[in-house]
Amino acid sequence: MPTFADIIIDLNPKSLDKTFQYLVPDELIELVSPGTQVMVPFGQRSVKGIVVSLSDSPKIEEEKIKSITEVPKRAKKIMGDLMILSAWMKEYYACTLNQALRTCLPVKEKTKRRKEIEPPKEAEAIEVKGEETILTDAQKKALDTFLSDYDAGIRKPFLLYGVTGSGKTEVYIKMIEHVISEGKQAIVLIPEISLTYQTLRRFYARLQDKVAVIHSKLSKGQRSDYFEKAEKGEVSVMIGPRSAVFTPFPDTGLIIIDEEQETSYKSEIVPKYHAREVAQKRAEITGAALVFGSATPSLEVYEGVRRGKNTLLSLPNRVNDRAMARTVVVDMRAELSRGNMSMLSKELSDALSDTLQKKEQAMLFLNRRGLMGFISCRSCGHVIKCPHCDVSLTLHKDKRLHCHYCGHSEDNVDKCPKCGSKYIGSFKPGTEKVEAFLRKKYENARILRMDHDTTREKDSYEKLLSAFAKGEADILIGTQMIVKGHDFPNVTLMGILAADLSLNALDFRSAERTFDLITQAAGRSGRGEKEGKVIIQTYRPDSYAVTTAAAQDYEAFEKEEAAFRRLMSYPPFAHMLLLQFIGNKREKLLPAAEAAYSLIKESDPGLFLMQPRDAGISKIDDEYRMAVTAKDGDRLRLEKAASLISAAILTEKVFSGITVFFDFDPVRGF
DNA sequence: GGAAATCTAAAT
DNA sequence: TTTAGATTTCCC
Repeated sequence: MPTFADIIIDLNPKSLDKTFQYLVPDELIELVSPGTQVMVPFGQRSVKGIVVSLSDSPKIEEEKIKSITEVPKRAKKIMGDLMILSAWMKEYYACTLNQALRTCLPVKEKTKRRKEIEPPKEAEAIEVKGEETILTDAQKKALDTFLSDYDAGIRKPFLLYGVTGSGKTEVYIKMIEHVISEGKQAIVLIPEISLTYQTLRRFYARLQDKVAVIHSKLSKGQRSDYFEKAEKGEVSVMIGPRSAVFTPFPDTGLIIIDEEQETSYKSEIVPKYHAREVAQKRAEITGAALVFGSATPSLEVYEGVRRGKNTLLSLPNRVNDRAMARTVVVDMRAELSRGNMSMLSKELSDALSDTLQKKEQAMLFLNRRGLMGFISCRSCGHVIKCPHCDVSLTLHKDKRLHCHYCGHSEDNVDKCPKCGSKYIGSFKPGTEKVEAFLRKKYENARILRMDHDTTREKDSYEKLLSAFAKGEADILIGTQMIVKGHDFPNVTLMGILAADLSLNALDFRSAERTFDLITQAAGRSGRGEKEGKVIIQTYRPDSYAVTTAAAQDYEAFEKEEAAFRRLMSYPPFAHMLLLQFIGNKREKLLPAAEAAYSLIKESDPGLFLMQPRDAGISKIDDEYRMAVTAKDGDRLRLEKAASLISAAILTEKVFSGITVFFDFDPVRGF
């Protein structure tokens, strides 16, 4: 009896989101099963495809069915649990099955070898090993809870919640050791590799050649080599960014997501998955344990704890009992009224002089994120906001202020509507300006600047950091890239120049991001023997993101933020679906967006749905962009809306020439 | 995604 | 009526 294979063609359009049937030739029958990558004739040419199922009867006229031409020599195969995961992703993120499968199966390509992070030399490893620590009581308790649940087969996700320096890594390693001692494997997701070199060394030292690390400097080919090693069982622990969640281990026993609140876990390309959600699903499929780690947990994970869906493991203190740095909040409005128009408050410039004199180091962090033309008053700190949403309005080319969430717009202002000051406008300071200012003011200080512009060159990132670590500079100025994870023992002063800038970003997560950034920045100061100081300059000293971060009080922040999210029905208290419409003909875009709006409205009249609006950036690369947003507590309802539109795209011709993207629970505006 | 088939309009 | 250009339809 002939064998037929249902195959997903490796091409992207939605119209190909269905299987095509091919005959499996006798000589390939041993090689072909669900998950196998094969070559098939399609139209005029030969394309890759993935077998999703086998059958013994033809579904169309048999004469039309062609044969699989070959199974490539080093063909990839998608393992069972990843096939299930792909099918889930297709529904959950409203992408095509091919897009989901591709995400699980990084393409092998021939590229030049790139830099690898070498495991430490033996001597170094031993030295690190001598670090081998006795667990603190808190660490022991966290580990014991994990182990007893794990051994009992309880598979509720854990949140390992601990301040920086509380020893999360040590707990991770013990968890991993336990899981791999049972012959299973572990995946550790980290936000970005360069941030955690010290942590990596500890993983290498303790787990040695069982570990493989994927990082941004690796080519896709190398990454795929590592995946191969994982599949063959040559390594048991994979450390890497969000894509490492798809590591094809034969028996995944543990998935850890470190710094789970990081937005880099959300993919910005289709399918726009969140590694946290994918990890959770994969753990569910494979029976693996799941651990989220954070010093400032996302509202999503913390709310999970509150609802009893996640188990809290707490590390409340630093391992060495070193105190957190002392924080000072400086009200920049008061500085202005005192006649200080510069970027540095008196407090900060005094502290800088003091630090320089003591031959200690300082870092200055300028938070530039979200600086997209919001309007704020330099006298009273007032920011022009949408009356219907808690987001700031943005100045558009039409000289009006617009809301990106509900479409509201109003006239621009030339004086502050609150205090009448004329010092109101869009606010765009830069690191370069700060650097020039400092060079003038502190002539003898050695200054390094680290931002997008100074790190473009290869290795410049590492060079700048190591120069600063070696004490070759007194002051390091930079954007968010300087605040995460680095450990410079001689830094005793951190100046946060404009703490609230990210509060004015275009989305509802801005307070969370601000709190996280201030907390992380504060954690850079006073990591050595000497006491650290943190100066937080702000125009909004009363905003809860600033006050709670200054007090280093996560719980207080979370309480306020959760109240706001609940009130506004934002995640985690509701889900959002952003429908993005992109096309090169402006006049075709609005009808498409309107058609989608009506279709959804018709099929689910009760769903909260916003009218079509221009995207925040309404044209990129000659493509016009519009958006429709839906919001609901029940994610399934949003998935249904998405699949309704997916189907309509194929049949309704208003959508021809228009690309539609789906983004669930977006992390940034569109 | 790309070739082939079909439709559309405006130039002869 | 022809024909280039634009759009839609297939592809197992």
